[in-house]
Amino acid sequence: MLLEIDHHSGVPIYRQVIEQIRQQIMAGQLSEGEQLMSVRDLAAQLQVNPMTISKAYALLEVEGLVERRRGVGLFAARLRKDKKAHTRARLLEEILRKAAVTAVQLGIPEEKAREMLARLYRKYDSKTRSHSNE
Amino acid sequence: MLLEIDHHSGVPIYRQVIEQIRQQIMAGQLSEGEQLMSVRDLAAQLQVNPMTISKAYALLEVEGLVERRRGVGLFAARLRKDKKAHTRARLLEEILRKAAVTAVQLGIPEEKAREMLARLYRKYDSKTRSHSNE
DNA sequence: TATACTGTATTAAGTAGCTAATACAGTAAT
DNA sequence: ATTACTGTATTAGCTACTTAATACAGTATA
Repeated sequence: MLLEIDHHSGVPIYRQVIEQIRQQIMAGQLSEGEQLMSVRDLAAQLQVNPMTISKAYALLEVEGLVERRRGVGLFAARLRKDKKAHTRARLLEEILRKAAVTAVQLGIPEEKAREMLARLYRKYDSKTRSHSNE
Repeated sequence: MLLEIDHHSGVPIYRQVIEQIRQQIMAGQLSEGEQLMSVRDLAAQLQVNPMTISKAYALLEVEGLVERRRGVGLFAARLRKDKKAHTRARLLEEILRKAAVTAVQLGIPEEKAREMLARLYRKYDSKTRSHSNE
């Protein structure tokens, strides 16, 4: 498990941890039931206080993505496939909702909004496939 | 000019002011060149410190939506129509970009993302037209 | 110049959120 | 029981942000 923290991004550390682990789970890079790094080990690797990691783990558990077992460790939750798809859809929907509200408020037609989304999607999709455009 | 502030939303007052005035300008409810309420009058109406309003006005000027003239007042900027369209598009694009990144990261296909956006757009569009669904 | 409006720079106080230090609590194996 | 790991509750400090108080500065008009 590899994580990178940008201390100058303004995004809180615990959120960066959450986002990266969430993505690794949703993308299948972390197998279900697999044990994650301990709070202290990850804290040491990231040069950060253990409580910061603990906080991230706690919120990931609320999301249903991991299970914490005190004294044992932290494990990627065993999600059924449909649950996984559902979670993915929910994450995307949160953001698309904001976009839809904005588009309607600004009077931008649906067709135009869809075209913009399509263009941006292809842009980032190709970046991802070519695999290292930080 | 009618503004409403929700003191319990967690959204800073000056941001609520910015968003509402921006929307009124973009939606054409404020004519170009029209004078807006003075810092002190609006502050009194909203029961808020004048500097809070001044801060909102200052940021709106940075966006190019208004012009401040010390000693005279604040005026809705005279935007060319294409500039207006451009500004609108930029506002929406900021949000759609985040959505596109998320969709790609989660492996959600473009077609599905577009459908979700379309569904949400129609939902809020109809709410807006029917006009009062808080 | 006097007045009565405009907006604003500076400063300080309050608040919320993030991070860290410490001490504590659960589990497993010896 | 001891050891060596797990995670965690509490507390406190720090920082960034928001808001406000005050005093100041520009403009128009009489």
